[in-house]
Amino acid sequence: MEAMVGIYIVGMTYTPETIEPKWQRRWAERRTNEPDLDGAPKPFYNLMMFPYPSAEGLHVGNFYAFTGADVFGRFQRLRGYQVFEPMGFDAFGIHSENYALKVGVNPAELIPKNIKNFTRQLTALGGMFDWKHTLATTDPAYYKWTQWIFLQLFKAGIAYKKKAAVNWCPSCKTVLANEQVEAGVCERCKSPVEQRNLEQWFFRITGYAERLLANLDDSDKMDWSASTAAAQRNWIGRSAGAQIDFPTAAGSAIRVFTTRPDTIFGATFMVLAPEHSLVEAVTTAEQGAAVDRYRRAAAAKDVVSRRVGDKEKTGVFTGGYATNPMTKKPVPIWIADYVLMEYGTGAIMAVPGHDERDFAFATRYGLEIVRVIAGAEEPDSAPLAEAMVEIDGCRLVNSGQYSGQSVSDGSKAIVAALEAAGIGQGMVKYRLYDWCISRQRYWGPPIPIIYCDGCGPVAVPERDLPVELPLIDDFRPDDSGISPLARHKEWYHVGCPECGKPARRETDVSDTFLDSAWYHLRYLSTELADRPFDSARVKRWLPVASYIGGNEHAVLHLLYARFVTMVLHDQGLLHFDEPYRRFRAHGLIVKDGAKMSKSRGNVVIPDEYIAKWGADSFRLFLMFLGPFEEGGDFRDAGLSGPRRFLERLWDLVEQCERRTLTGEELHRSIVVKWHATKKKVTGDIEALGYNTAIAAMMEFLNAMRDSNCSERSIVKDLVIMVAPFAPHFAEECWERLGGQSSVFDAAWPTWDEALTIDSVVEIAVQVNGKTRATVRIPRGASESGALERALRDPTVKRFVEGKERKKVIYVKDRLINIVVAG
RNA sequence: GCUCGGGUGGCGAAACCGGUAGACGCAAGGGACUUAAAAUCCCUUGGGGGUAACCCCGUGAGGGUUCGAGUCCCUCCCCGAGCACCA
Repeated sequence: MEAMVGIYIVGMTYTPETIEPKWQRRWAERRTNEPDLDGAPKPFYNLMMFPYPSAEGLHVGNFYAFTGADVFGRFQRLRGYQVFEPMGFDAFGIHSENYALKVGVNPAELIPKNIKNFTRQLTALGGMFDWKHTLATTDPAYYKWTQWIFLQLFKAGIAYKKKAAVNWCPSCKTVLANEQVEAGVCERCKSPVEQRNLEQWFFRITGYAERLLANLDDSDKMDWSASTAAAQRNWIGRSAGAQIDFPTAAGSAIRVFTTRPDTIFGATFMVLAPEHSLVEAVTTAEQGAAVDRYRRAAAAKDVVSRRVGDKEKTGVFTGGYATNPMTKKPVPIWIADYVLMEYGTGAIMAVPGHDERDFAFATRYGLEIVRVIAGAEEPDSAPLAEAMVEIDGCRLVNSGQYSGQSVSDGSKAIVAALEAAGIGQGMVKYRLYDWCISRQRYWGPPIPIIYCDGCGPVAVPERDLPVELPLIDDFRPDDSGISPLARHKEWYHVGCPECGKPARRETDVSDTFLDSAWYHLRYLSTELADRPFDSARVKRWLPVASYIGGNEHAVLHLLYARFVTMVLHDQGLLHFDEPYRRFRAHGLIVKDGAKMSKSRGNVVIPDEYIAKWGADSFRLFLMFLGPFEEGGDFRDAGLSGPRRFLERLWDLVEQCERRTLTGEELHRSIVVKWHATKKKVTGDIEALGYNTAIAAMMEFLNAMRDSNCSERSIVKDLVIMVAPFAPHFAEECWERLGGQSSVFDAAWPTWDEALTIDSVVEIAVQVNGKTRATVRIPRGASESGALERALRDPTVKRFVEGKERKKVIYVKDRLINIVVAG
């Protein structure tokens, strides 16, 4: 018999380099991954964040995210769902444009090449993608409908135009995105960046703030990673307070927003944002020059450094005074750039005693600081060495009739008094800004608006969509400060759709986040040219059942997609108002503890790993690295483990193919372990606990080998369970085991709950809480039985003998703890 | 500063509701096979002590609750991510 061992059968080795292309070909030929969008009885929409097709190709971080999402999709498919798993390309935007500028080639020429390369990589990965329904946001057939969506918002009054500050590089003569500004200078030419006020298009997302917030708590609509939901709550930034008018000698009152109306008696001065419209009215002749100088300096700063929080506070006295409506005292009016025009009313009542920023400002300029809040044991006029911001257990002091009240009572009473006097009211404000969608750039969908001197801004009629982005040679921004599209005269000049007179096109293009705010709708209907999305398909497939993506998009993309969905819902176009039923944020793959980036030179390209180990081993390896929702450090050292696992499973398939096992005794231990493994793997995958699911399968495979078992039905089910992780491998094994169609048409294994637990358990025996031994007893044994068995153990005996037994704690099937004296 | 994660062997990590800490994998060491190596297979592997049976210590630090704490409570330190003058 010994001669049998070590026989090597030619052609039976696991060779991913031949198996993987074979199955990728078959999947395409058999249309394995193209569900019937119009008739699927159990549809499951499995979405992942589409990539921006860079020239470098996909890196390991992308592969990690896609694999994790794909595993879940394949799992759902095996559980009997028809899974729609589309993939597309987010190809517009500043990254493409900057790269194109650098190499001097129009992005329209570069993008198709990049997409081709991405498609090759994604195919090699073995994703369950429905390539029949792919899309690229740069395709006119796609952005036609992006423009259509803009028009829906325009018609609903949600899109509007206003002046807003942008970063302007005077040397490059172009608008910069915030991330292109580094420490106040242009990242390309290093010249100081300034602000410019341009007319831009906005979406009134602030009108949806309350709803965007409320839905986050509605578990019927949203089952999201807590971290993502928290980021959104943060970003929306609801704060409750009051709006209060402070009369001025100049006539018009200054309206402020505060979250602490209870501290109004401590408001000893006021601060306006430098851009505030009342600055001129309140400024006196003597202060005029200083105020002007300060306002000009503030305007010269770039948008980013204006907002940096830790810099020293500066400001200028306007010479004017307002009256504190509670103390009736005059309070000086200052301007300072720590007050932002964009938030609240652009003006504050400064309470230096109880606000850190106001305290710093007052200290620097010698302004009065009054205590109006004191702690329980604190005297009313204890000096303030710093701003005192505590609220709990504090009371109002030096606040007239309100002194002595708690912060919350005082707050309510003061707001009521202000409301009664008609000079204030309780109010809620949000940190959330309206979404600026204008980009003074080339590489984006043109905003479909035409300006007519007679009719004003007119929507491009739907029949004229798309407004195609012209292919122009010089897409470089120039001195004019407006989009390069304005130079393309035959495109720029157009007849007014309403009156026919000469008119001009909007030259701004829209933000890429608008492209990605609705792509999940388009995937379903990519072959339909006459509508953005087919409503019957929308009804069948949406909202998205599972969306997996990175938390770097926690606020922008995910919030904008929710907002656009709400608007379309309100227009009666969608039957739901939240697009993603379940969202899970995956972790980040880093390299040597740092984010992968080209500048660091630590980007890992997956192609070589797939070539060396095979996509299946690589997928398994990535998923085994650690918890999927936490990410991890990429280290290629561990790749051999998953590969070995596949080879051993391959051998097991091989064994049950060759041997006809009749009457092989299935040990009870294997049966129990098998049922427990099926249960664990199922539960773990459901919760995205991929690493532990894989560990459980490895452990079970080890058990099979140890007990020399290769029971065919078990091996078949094990192959099904590794299929989500190693799809090509599983297909090949399935075929060898006699499977006729795809392994993904098989059914996910089920288990017998009663067989997941053994009839004999090993319990810990503790003496005074320290484990001294373990004993095997029947499951569900009584305390007396367990104790009797435990006391027979020699080690336990030594620790309890001659001592008074005070107490016995028995946790059934777990442990028994004997507490003794001394 | 705020919010959310996290800190467990040489490394990646596991541990249900408070109940045998370190599953699974990597690396390392030893052995088998081989002329040899690779591959494969078997064994060992948290630290310390002991000839051994065994014993002590151990989950970032310090306290606490408990028969029992990686897990709960308090105080603090460190790392990562995001937001950041939001009135």
